[in-house]
This record gives sequence, structure tokens and C-alpha cells, in this order.
Amino acid sequence: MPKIVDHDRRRKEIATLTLDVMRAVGIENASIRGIAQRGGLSMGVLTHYFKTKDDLIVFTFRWLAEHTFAQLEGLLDDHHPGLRRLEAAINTVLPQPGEPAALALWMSLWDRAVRNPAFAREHREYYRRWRTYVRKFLQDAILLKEAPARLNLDTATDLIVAGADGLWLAMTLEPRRFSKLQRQVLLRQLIDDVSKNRRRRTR
Amino acid sequence: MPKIVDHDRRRKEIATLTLDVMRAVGIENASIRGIAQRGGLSMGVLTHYFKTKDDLIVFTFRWLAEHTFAQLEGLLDDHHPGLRRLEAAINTVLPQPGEPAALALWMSLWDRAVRNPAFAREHREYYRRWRTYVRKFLQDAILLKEAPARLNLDTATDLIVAGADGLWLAMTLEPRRFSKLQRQVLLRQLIDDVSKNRRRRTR
DNA sequence: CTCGATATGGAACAGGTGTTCTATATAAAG
DNA sequence: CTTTATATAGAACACCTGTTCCATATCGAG
Repeated sequence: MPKIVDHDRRRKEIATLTLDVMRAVGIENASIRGIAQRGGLSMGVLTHYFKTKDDLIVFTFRWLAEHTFAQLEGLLDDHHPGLRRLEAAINTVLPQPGEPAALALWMSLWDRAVRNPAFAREHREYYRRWRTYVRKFLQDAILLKEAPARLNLDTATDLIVAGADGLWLAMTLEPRRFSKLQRQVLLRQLIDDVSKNRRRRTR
Repeated sequence: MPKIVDHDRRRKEIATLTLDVMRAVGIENASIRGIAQRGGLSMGVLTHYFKTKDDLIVFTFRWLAEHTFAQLEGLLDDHHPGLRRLEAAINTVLPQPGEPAALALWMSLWDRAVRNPAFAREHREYYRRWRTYVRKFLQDAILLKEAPARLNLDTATDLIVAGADGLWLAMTLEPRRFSKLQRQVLLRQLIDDVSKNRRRRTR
């Protein structure tokens, strides 16, 4: 019988390693040789656990998503339901001032998703999950009377997600443009703007 | 005396060619050989007009920015000042349903800007210009009483830009998720949400 | 111990990369 | 024409790429 190693665990170790390398040199310069070298592994290991480089990268993004969502889940109980929880959730994914942008790699996924169907599928799935959370928070907010019942949940969810992505992008690419206070102001204003749902004037 | 060609014009021709290739195969697979081949040029031409590949790509993004801003300028007179003009401006950069996303390349710039200071500089400059437009539209809206005078222009500008980026991202990566009507609803709601500026509840 | 499936190490392959360099073609100025 | 600065063509270089393939090491079951 064969030597037994936890196949899935090994793959996750390699994914973590891959994350390190991609964060350091960028996805476009992350070669499987470089990844192996950084981990003190031989190339045989990588080719054994991942049939192709794209397999490795897709798996790595899944691993990053698992982490991101797990971290998000972990923070939920610390905040009251509704808008406060929504704010906390978005804050979890926003880059924090001073710290390196831990999630900047998502930009590489977006870029690849434009032309690569496999990556586009991944992106769709993660955003479906992310929208589910946001929608739930907004629904809670309605029940708690923090938002009007007439709020269109689908539209509001898309607007919150869009605003959060835009803020994430700006804070990731120009972190020094936003003070800690300004980050809080923008995030709260976004949530209030969308959740209060004043009826649109007809124009 | 030498043979005379319009140096700058030639560079822009090559930049246009580079745009074509990058749109077709992605920035990560766009090689200078491939670009030359597609244009029926020799590699000598490319190396003559651009010292390095990064030079070429940076120049190409500048060329794309010139185009984008020129197109934006061109549409301004067709719409009344204020919020309608703002809506038209954002609509100019959003991908239109059915058509291929002409500006999807910006995602590649974002991705590179994360780790490459030269690209980060480019991004900062384009967004400074873009924010200037948005801010002007909002200011006009205040003068026209489409928005309250107490509107914080800096915050509102950042929120509009963030929302527009987020919508752009979603519509670029998942175009089929948004009907033509839904695009309009989201865009108008974004503008109304931000421009009406209800005072935030203290929590 | 022996077997055998798995894990690992690393060479071989075929090809693509950006850059550098040299040779030649071009056309305006004298 | 000759001169001369520029434009173009394309070979040469040194290196890196993902993938394939094979030899060897490992270790649990029989």
C-alpha cells in the first residue's frame, strides 16, 4: 500500500505557498518553479498535486475565498444584526490603513476572468455568495426597521456590493488618500444612502 | 538629413495596435513579437519607438485614457448640466449590453498598479482627472438645486466614483446579469442616493 | 520481508520571452 | 549626386516558461 499523505491538506499547503508567491511577485510572475523553490519543494510535487498551472491557480483562489468567507463568518457574531453587521462585513474585506492589502490578489482574478471562462466561473460563484450575505444583512435591517420595507432588495444589494467594490478598489490602489476617519465616513454614508431608499424623483 | 516620419503619430499607431492585441489575448499574453506580427511590422520598429516593453504598455494606457476622456468630453454637450450629465458620463464608461466591454483593459492596469509603481502612477493620474469631472457635475447639480448645498463634495465624489467602478466591474464581468432596464435603474439610483444626501443618523 | 501504490526529485523538451545588436533602406539637406 | 540622421528588418543572445517523462524513495498492507 502506498505512503499515505493527506492529499487535500497537501494541496492547501501548496495553495498557501502559492498565495505567498503571488502576493510577492504578482500573479503574472508567479512561476511553478518559483513556487516550488520558495517552498523547498521539487517540481515533481507540484505536477503531482496539480495537473496544470491553471488548476493550481484556480484552487489557490478557492482557498483564498474559503479564508475570506471564514473570516467574515467569524466576525458576524461580534456585531448586532442589520446595518451594523453589514458595516462590519464590508470592513472585513476593505484594506485597513497601514496594513498591506491582503486581498489585493482578487484584482488578478478579475483581470483573468475577463478572458478566461474558468476564472470567470470562479468569480461568479464568489460574488453570488457575497451577495447572499449582503442581501441577508439588508433583510435583517428591514425587519429591525433600520430600513424601509419598500426597499428593493436586489437593487440595494447590487448597489452595496458595487459601492463596496469601488471603495475597496480605491483604498487598495490609493491607500494614502483615505484617513481612518474618512474610510468610516464613506462606508457609513454608502450604507445609509442605499438603505434609506428615498423614492426616486421621476425625471 | 533623415527620413522624416511623425514620431508621435507612429507611436500612437503602435499603441492602437497594442490595444487590439491586448484586448484579443490579454495583457499577460501580449508579446512584442505578437504585436509586431499582427501589424505586419518588424521587431526593429517596436524597439525603435519604445525602449522597453513597459514603456510601450504605459504609453498604450495613456493612449487609451486619451481616447476615453475625449469620448467623454464629446458627449457632455449633448446633455444638460448637473445630474443628467453625470449620468451620461458614467454611461459612457459602463459597458453597454450586447457590445464587448471596450474598456475591460483597465482591469489589467489596476492589477499591475498593485505592485508596479509606474502603473500605479498612471492609475492615480487618470482617477484624479475622472474625479475632477464627477466633482464638477455634482457642483453644477448643487447650483441647479438638483442637490442640497450641504452636500459634501469630496465624499459624494468618492462615493459616485466608487459606485460607478463597482457597477462597471459587475457589468464587465457578468454582463448577462443586468438587463438594459436594470442598468438604468442602478445607475439612477446610485446618483440619487448619493446626491440627495440625507443626513446620517447617529448610531 | 515483499509488494505495490503513491510521493518525490529532477532531467529533458519544445518553445516563447524581452532585449541587444548589426546591417540595410530611406529620403531630406547640402 | 553625396551626405547623414533616422527608420526598418531581422538575427543572435541568454533566459525562463509549462509540461512531460522517468527514476527513485517511501511506507502501509499482506
